Amino acid sequence: MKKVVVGLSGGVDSAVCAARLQAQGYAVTGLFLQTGSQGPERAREVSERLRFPLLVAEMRDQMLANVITPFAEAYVSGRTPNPCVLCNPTLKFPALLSAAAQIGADYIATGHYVQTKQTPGGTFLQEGVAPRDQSYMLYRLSSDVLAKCLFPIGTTPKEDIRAEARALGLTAAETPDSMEICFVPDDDYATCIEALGYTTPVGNIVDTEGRILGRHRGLHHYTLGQRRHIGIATKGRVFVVALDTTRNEVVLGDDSLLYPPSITLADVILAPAVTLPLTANVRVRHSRGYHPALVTPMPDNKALVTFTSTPARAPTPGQSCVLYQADVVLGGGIIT
RNA sequence: UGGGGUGUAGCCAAGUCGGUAAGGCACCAGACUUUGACUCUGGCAUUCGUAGGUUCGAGUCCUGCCACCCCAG
Repeated sequence: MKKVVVGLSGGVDSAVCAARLQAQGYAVTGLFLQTGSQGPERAREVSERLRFPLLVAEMRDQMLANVITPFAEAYVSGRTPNPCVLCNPTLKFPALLSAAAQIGADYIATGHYVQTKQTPGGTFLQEGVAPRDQSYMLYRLSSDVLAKCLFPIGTTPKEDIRAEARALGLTAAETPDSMEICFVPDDDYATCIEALGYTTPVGNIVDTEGRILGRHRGLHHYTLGQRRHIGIATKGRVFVVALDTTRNEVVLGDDSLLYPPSITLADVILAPAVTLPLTANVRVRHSRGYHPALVTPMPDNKALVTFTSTPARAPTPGQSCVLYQADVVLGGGIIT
């Protein structure tokens, strides 16, 4: 019997993921990662209901070091980080793999909405069912890791997953979708950052001509493309078009200023046998569309992404740019 | 203290020959969401500097006052 370690959050997706694997004949062991204040109670309910063992891994220190601190540091240096992209390859999946190694399991699994595609050259990440596809969050997983991953719910619509959970009598069936960053309470990331001792000084809000329009509360409160909660009344709609870290200014301007013809990526990773240059559809935000682009290599593991038709709106330093051909992930990098 | 102009919600600003307060921004709530991102939906002046007058009815007409702005050899 094949063994699998399932990342169990206590929510619907991971619960159904475990149930499906059991039904397929796998010997399931659950692993709850204690990354924040949320305890393993819900995960335990699931494991007891489905009758498989549950391991609990204390991850709070690692979470702080690998995810939360970089998150805060990115914000105070004027970038807009994407913690999930970082958490998956540096914390969550390694933890699953080490648990698997410990108990001699061949596979790990999570309730992400993605798929993998085996090829002679290696394992590729593939999109899950729209609109919940989470491949944007997992693009930094290596082929070696993906080769051990099972994503049993990746192609099933969310409604079906919920229905299945109900049929199994799982209380997790009604768990609301997680929509916020897991370690940020009350959806208030700025306060969270400040609670960690990070902050940025107040400064001027200016227009593109440098005219002072008002004061900002610290650069970490703003992101590119933002319109609301700026507190400046103007003739028409204006957006944050730049965060000037050297002058400590938030620059406001027209939406048309948010579409650069090309962007630079750092820390580029590529799927097996993929080489630059290449053409791809790129995503610069989780819930946005695809933009055709030419991706060319640059020194120091960087790449230049040149949009070939409609440029993406507000590609933001710190966010990821993920490269797709059809529904297969070819790689990606961090926007600089 | 001479002449001219302006005064409508936090900001900008429509308001025709008087007929019973557009719109935009900001803000708030909700949907959506990795993001206090974008987007979308809804809310937001019984009241028009102020005191009177004319009128069935005034932000719109008349008068006084107040405030601010501009030009004043």
